[in-house]
Amino acid sequence: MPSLKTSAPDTTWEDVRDRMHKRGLRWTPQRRLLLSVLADSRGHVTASELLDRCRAADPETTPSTVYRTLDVLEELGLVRHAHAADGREEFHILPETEHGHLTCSGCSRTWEIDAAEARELTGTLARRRGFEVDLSHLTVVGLCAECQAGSARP
Amino acid sequence: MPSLKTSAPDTTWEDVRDRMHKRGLRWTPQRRLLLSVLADSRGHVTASELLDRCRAADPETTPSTVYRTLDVLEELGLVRHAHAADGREEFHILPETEHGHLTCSGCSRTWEIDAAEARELTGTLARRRGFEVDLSHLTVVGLCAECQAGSARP
DNA sequence: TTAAATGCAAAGGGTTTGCACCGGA
DNA sequence: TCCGGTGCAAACCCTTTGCATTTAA
Repeated sequence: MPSLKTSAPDTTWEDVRDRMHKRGLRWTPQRRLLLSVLADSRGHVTASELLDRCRAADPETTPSTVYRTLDVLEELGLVRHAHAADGREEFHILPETEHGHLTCSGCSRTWEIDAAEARELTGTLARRRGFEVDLSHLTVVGLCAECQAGSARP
Repeated sequence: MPSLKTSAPDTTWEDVRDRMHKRGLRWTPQRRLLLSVLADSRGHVTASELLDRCRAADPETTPSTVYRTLDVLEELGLVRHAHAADGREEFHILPETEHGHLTCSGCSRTWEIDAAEARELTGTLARRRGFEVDLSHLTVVGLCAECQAGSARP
């Protein structure tokens, strides 16, 4: 039986259902479907990708339900959103190690920036400005080593 | 007579017009208008803000012309775009010191990250990954010192 | 029973496109 | 003259909203 993530702060479907119940929210087939799609989506996905995947599983899926459910899940702290290099909304599935993204504007590949690496980046901002960076919302754009070398294009 | 920026790599309207001519592009009233709007817009503005400002000056202004002209100007290297914290396109007017942005998700205020400050951020990625960060495209989201202290809200 | 959630359909916003016409060079 | 640019209108994509209906609890 799938869990949102098998790691540490272990969150199963039942946990989610219970959390919802505690808040007076309801456990519906549509929400169960979205959750299972999320469980199969490691990393980050855009809202419309999630919509597509839900439709693949159940063609009856409607956009409003997906978007509204994503809002609910974000309030519950089960997902977080950021903005990809092209500005579109992108969801991170939690619990997941918080990380940022690196996107190459040449080849469009992306890499993750983990907390350790990010500390070096964001430490400055923390020290100098007392600014606490939301790593999971961070997308850094630029040119990767390969694209600098060759003259690769998208 | 306004210039795009009064500083070092001095770019005047005439320069722009000549650059366009050299590329077989044309100097039109609409382009002149957008350029003058840009000249009055220090820092960064979204495309639709620019459209609004053009309309304020000339109600006849059409979206397609503005968007197409922005593309042209970006190709010419006169503006660059990034994505703001909400994911919308945001243009930087050049020549301008390259900088990134810091946005507080609590109070929505923004600050600039200049090249010097950014060096510590981007140096790490350069050294470890050979990744060349596009600073002008960088938006960092998080909580400012004040919002961490109080519990300020948007 | 009853408030929450859904589905639909429509609106919304920002941006892009196709095409006939206009007008710089 | 001629090709680039414009304006218009419509299309687009993703997302949000209002409202009547369904449904989990």
